[in-house]
Amino acid sequence: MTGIKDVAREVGVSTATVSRALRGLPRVSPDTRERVLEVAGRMGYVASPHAASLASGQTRAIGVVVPNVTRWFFGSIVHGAEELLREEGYDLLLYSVVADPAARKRLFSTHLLSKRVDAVMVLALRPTPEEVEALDRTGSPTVVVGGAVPGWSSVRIDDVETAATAVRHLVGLGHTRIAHLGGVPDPEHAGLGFSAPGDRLAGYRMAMQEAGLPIEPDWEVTGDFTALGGLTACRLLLSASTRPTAIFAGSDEMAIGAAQAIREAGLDVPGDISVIGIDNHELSEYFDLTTMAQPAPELGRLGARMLLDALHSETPLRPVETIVPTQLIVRGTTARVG
Amino acid sequence: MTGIKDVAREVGVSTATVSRALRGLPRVSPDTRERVLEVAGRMGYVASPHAASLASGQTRAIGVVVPNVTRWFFGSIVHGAEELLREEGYDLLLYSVVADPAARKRLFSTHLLSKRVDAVMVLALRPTPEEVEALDRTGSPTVVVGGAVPGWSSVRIDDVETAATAVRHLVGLGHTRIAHLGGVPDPEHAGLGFSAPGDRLAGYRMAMQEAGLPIEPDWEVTGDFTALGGLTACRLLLSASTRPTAIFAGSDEMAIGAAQAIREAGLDVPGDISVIGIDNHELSEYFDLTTMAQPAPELGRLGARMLLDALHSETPLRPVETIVPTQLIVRGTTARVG
DNA sequence: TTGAAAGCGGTACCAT
DNA sequence: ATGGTACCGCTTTCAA
Repeated sequence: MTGIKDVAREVGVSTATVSRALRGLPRVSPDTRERVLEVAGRMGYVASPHAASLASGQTRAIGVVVPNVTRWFFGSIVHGAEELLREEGYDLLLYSVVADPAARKRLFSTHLLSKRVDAVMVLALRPTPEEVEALDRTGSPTVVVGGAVPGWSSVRIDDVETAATAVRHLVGLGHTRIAHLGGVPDPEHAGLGFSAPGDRLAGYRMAMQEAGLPIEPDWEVTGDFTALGGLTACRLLLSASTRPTAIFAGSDEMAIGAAQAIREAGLDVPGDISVIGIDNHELSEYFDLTTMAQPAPELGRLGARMLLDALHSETPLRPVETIVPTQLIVRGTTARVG
Repeated sequence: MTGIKDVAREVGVSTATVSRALRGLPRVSPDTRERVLEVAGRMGYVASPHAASLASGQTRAIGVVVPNVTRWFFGSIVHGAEELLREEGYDLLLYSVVADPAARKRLFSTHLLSKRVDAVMVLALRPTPEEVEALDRTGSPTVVVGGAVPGWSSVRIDDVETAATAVRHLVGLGHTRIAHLGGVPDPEHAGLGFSAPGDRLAGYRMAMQEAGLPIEPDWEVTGDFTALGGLTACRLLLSASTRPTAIFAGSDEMAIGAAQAIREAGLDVPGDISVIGIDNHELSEYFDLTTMAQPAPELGRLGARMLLDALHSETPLRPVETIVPTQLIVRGTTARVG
């Protein structure tokens, strides 16, 4: 494996000069730089990231803590973040966080994360106060994507407002009997601490109140963010004494499940019941689902950008809460109340 | 940040002893080891992975090269691999490979990967001969999951046989007019080099021939592995002069799209046309889709296990091709031909 | 503009 | 069983 010394010897300069030349630092004559670049290229030299990390104190790696990459939302964020980070020459280390408290503690509180990455991106879940403190102590920039932590930067949609907009769309179509199919994370992730489900419920209630509409306890059901969960929950909803004429689901996958339950009951979507979701999931266009679109890959890119900015800044940046706008996409599952 | 010297000083031993004690090496008295462990724990000491890498030559990190984490299959493999690697104390570095040849070359052929990770897991895509050679030269163990490369270890299903089994299921139900909805990767990944689509097509043809059934060129259409692609392709299929009575789709998402196209045309699934897919995608149960299940997370775990075994072995292991069995799951989208 | 040399924080060999 | 110490491969003063 060719090292910096080999290149230095070949060019006839010191390793210091090679290092400077390769990293584009000043104080290298154009002529020298060119020769170094040429030789390094020819020899296929790439600096050892570990040696560089040790010497410089920078790892050029970002840790991404994710509940589950197989979920569309998380996978998309990771994808967006990876794209940007790769461009900027940063590595992405993936950490799946599991419900097991011991493993979780090991991840956050020991230096598992801190000595290995320059900054940390946490997806959706809410770290406990101890975890926040542990990460803060390391001094690494942190950002939450798809959630919020007091004192940390975050990139997310306004869950309350987005939910309210969805409900207002239904209200605008004349609906008065509107149910909420909310999300409770699946058992594997219960207790991980997500904030979106609660916020979306709050937005639902806010918009209902705003419109002077009644909130029936029977009309607040929960799925587990999956189509199957939405299906099951919606069956329950349809067996209630008075049926809603519209359903606001906290995610597209649940909305897809809800639509299925409705059809299964011999009813029409949107003829008998309108359905709206949140996400603009890959499959939503295909299902002709009305939804509140959130740009997941963009959230990932923005989060990564904030971390890089923080890393390149001389002074520590103040936490910034970036709210990314969502967009109502009207498709075929919502209609004026019959 | 507390270092090994701090611990050594506190315990009153040398850094060498601390290092040995912490890593569970022999030649440390039980008493000393206990004291070291106690102090290290109390001080919250964790060795710097970079310093350790530099000194030991091992990074304790695995690079995973993935086309796109947002696809169910890839996300699931990554998830499975991450789980196992984390348990074993290995980090997972995620590399999205894009179609851009320059970026791809940088990834494989420069030492971008090799100096940073101990081993490499490539998902589904087929590296070019130059890329294979470049990785081989580094001496890092490599494994392909969901594909195969001559001379490399791999973990995958038998795509030919799995496709044939799916077709045989249809044949067993009395179908004779069977179409294939094959996969051509979406434009973003065209040219990345996947082998599954071709193998599944071959399996389809093999089983058809075996059953003495005709292969109509019109009945071999391609989607792009998405529901929308399957929908579009299937519409085409239905407009052909003679309609098939069954469709074998190369992925569940395409199968879901196909089913939709069929219903859209006023036909019944499986009454008029049966549909079978491959994957057992998260949504398949929900869609009551008959499918050939492949255990994606398990593939990831197996791949990771092979890499770890190779790393822990004294002598280089011979390449092993692990074929994971698939399973026919009969649900509601296939039926005896009317 | 360039070079010499002292680290960075561990690991591993060789003594003891 | 333990300690001393030369590295690992690069970055970063400081001097020239």
